[in-house]
Amino acid sequence: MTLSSKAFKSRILQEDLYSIPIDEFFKTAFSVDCVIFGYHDGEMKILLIQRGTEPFENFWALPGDLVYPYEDLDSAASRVLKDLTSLSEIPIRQVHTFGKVDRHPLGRVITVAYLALVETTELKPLPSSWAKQTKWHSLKKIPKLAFDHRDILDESLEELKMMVASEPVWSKVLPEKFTLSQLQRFYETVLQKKYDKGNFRKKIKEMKFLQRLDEVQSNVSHRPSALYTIDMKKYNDQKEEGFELEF
Amino acid sequence: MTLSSKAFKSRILQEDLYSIPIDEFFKTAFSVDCVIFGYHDGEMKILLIQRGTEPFENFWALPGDLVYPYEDLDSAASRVLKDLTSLSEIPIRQVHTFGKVDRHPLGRVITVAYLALVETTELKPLPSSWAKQTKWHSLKKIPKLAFDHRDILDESLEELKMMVASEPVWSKVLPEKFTLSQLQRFYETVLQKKYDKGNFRKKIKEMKFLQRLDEVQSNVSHRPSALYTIDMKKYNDQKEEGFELEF
DNA sequence: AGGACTAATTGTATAAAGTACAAAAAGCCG
DNA sequence: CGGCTTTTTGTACTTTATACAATTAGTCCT
Repeated sequence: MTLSSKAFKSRILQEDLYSIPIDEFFKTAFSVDCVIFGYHDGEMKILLIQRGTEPFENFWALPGDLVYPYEDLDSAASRVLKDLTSLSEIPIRQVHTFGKVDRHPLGRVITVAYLALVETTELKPLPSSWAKQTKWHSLKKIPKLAFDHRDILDESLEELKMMVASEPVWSKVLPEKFTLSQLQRFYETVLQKKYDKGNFRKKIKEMKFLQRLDEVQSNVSHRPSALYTIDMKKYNDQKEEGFELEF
Repeated sequence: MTLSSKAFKSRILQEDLYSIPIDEFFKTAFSVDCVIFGYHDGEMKILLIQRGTEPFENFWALPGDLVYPYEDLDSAASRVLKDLTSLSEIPIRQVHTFGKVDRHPLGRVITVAYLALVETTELKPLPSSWAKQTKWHSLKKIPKLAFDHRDILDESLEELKMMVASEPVWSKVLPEKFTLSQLQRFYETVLQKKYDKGNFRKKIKEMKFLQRLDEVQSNVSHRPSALYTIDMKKYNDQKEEGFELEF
């Protein structure tokens, strides 16, 4: 920011047609909330924190934080994710911004929701005064959440369902080399739907970037499955032209 | 807001793990920007204002404004739309929030983009010091825009294309009673694609809420077309179960 | 009134995609 | 080696999509 706060305010606010005291505009706080989905072995979970302070003390809530003055929105979301899971390099996706005047009982807080999908990992204890604990919760049994976080969660889940049709979001939660059955299990978990094995394979063949390896599984007591990876070059090609499967 | 500004800040900011001066958090300004698409007769336009002040003086830009302290985000967007077009009761849709630190040269301004589709109407002169004029611009010839407004426009257009697959967004831009050819023209305009007449009809039959009337066009020098409307009851039914056509 | 003209509407034949289901293949295990 | 299990391929059938042609129903013109 190159101007003083005062100068900045007066420039920004010249657009104000009404006569609200200038300082009123700067009582709004700005946060990000992260919907962190954790996948492992056909189980979808979500990372929640238990609040240690009012309002909503002891309620479970989505992890989030204020956005720092010199921090991009996306960076803020990445930071929250990393603080909790120690994971970086995870793609995050903006979902929606929630800005109802009364969504926070103590004042005006506008929050931008982000979504990430990671492997359900061990969590390191959270060194924080404002959260008593963090925990993975099964998507099927979500407790009552603080604020409007339930709405945020629901909308994020819808977004995730849409994303799997056009992006290999599973690349971070499946092993580097995976089988098509693992992939199918992932889709069945996210979309809550069963698929025919043969037909599922036909469909995903449209993802040209699925690279079949010469390797197969070992130490399984049945016919071993071929292993696949993502061919990044082919993926980028196909992303350019845009693709979208129907599930 | 029930607490004083000072108390509010101290409560909100107890979540701050770092030690940034509290006031820094309240130098962020908050705006909405509206991408107002105007449709008429196979022509898609967009409403732009010409800025009358620095920064980007004389540049064309999306209409927008700061969000008032006691105003919901959605309401702010509706207000901007109404001030410019005198139209209310128009559905608006949040698209994305743009929050890069440097997107505004004078300071930190986070903006939430909204999209609306209206009939290209007469505009009343804009009584404002900060905008020299407002004008409909053809989508095919967009001037250089201020800030990151070009990105906002592009993303909104993508969103509009997705929306027409699952919502009768055209209900506000076609006459109350419309022909299927008018409807087809709308889709061809938005999606920039030609469709076969017969096949288009088969496809949109999946929208069960398209109600054929007994009326037909008159005063056309060819076979008159049947007129259709939206059966709101059937629409609500179908919306519940969710539907999505492929175009 | 009758034919020309135009776009609406319906239909049909073909190709492509989706679905259900079954047979064959390939490892491990006893 | 035969039994077990899951992978993998294939096939017959149904549904949907596409291209294109035939028919219909108004106005306009002579």
